[in-house]
Amino acid sequence: MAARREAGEGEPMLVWERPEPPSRPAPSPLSRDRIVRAAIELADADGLEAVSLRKVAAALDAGPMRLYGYLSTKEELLDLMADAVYGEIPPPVRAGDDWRGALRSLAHGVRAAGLRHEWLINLLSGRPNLGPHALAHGEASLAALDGAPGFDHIDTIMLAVGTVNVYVLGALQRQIADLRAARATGMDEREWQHAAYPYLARMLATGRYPTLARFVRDASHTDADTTFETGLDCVLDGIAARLPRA
Amino acid sequence: MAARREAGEGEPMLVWERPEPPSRPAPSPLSRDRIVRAAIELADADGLEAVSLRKVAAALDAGPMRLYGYLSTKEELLDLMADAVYGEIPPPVRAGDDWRGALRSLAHGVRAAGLRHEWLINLLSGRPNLGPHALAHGEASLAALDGAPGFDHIDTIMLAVGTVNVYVLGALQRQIADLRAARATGMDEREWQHAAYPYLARMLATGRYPTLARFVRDASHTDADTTFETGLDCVLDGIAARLPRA
DNA sequence: TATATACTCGATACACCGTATCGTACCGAT
DNA sequence: ATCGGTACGATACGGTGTATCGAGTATATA
Repeated sequence: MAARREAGEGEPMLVWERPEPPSRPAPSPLSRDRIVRAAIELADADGLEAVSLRKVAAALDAGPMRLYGYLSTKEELLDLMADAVYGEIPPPVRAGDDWRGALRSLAHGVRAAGLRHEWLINLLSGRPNLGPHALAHGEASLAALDGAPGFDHIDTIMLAVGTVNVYVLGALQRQIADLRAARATGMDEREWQHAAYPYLARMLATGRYPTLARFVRDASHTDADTTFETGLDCVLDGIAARLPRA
Repeated sequence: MAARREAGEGEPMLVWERPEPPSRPAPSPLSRDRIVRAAIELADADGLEAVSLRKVAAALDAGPMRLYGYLSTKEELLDLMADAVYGEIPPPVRAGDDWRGALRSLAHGVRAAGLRHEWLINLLSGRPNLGPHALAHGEASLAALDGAPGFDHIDTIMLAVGTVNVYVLGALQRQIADLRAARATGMDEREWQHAAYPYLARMLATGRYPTLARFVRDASHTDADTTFETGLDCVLDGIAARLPRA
């Protein structure tokens, strides 16, 4: 937009016709927060692969290298994005003796965040996140179970929280994979309906996967939410079975 | 290696001193399998981000564009890599009435493959894999539980297999994240020991995470294998609780 | 006030990526 | 022997993350 003259072209640009007093064209505070927010907006809109330092910088009216004053690497930006999402998750709490409710709220909080920002699951496959918000979430998770009836030993709490977290992570991964496939259906119907579905039908029709074919035909395809809930109940039941007799 | 003359430099290369009769310097069969194997070797050695079409092609003594005769896109290569790993997993089987054993073998098979090829978990976050080997594995998984005592309804089997799979996926994701962090410790001690550990200690010392600090201090840090096993038992117990009275 | 110095910033550049394009060199048919 | 089709791969393009370093500002000194 700024009709900036290309440098090094034609006559040597005279000093007083500089396009802008470049002293500080727009102070443009810029901060890690603003950068991370811009990156998250980009990722939410166009996926994680659309997050490039150049695009983020452009969204903030800055040059790419400007960001390196606030970040040392792109990985750091990704870590900050993940931690920012952890900051969105309401801390799980326990009401009275309801440890199941506590673990449920933990699970639902993480799941909701993961569905709100589908790229999160891809970031969690990297190194573990130890940002302040992630730590705070971990703190709240443990605290919510601390002292609950039956959870006398620390290891019991670790097992419960760990297993639920692991289940949520896996469920997110699976649902989002399916979701992306379904999205491809909706937006690019040709690709899925003309490629994947007939492909699957053809594969199943070969007779090499008889059990699979029967299951695809006969299973009651419940929606993702209740599938998640049922699996979560499974895990909670398993945890309950490990508790000392109530 | 072929001391090929740079073209367009110096005198015009005379026709009869062409470096090679380029009719077919080395027939170099090349096949999807060979390409996928090379890519997997690269990924195993240097991580998924080291897999570029250029490097894979170079490993096969070919130019980058050569691969496009066998692949339509890099994503396709990644899909093939994932499916190849599924092909390594021994199909889960059931001995007699031991449905727990069947689910255990399913879990261990997937986990072993995921640990053998740490990049696999990053690929599974994408769209669902429907390659022939993946389908065969799904077939075997369902068949292993089909007709087991208590698993009368198809939905019960789906729940069991689905939940176990989801648990394994999540556990893999977590363990590999930790593993990568630990690896950074070993190979690049400076980075972890001088950065992450003091960082964590500092964070815990702030007093903002009292429960977390206590747990980190007091918990018995069991190794990854038994942690996995314990969580898996949890899940299996939960499944058992959903079965009709034996 | 004039000048020297430190420092910050961002334009430029580099190596690498995935892949579209298309001249060319081959093969088979006429 | 000539021609037509085909397939290959060198070249090129637009993108990426980030190292480098010259220019321009602000500060300290004479």
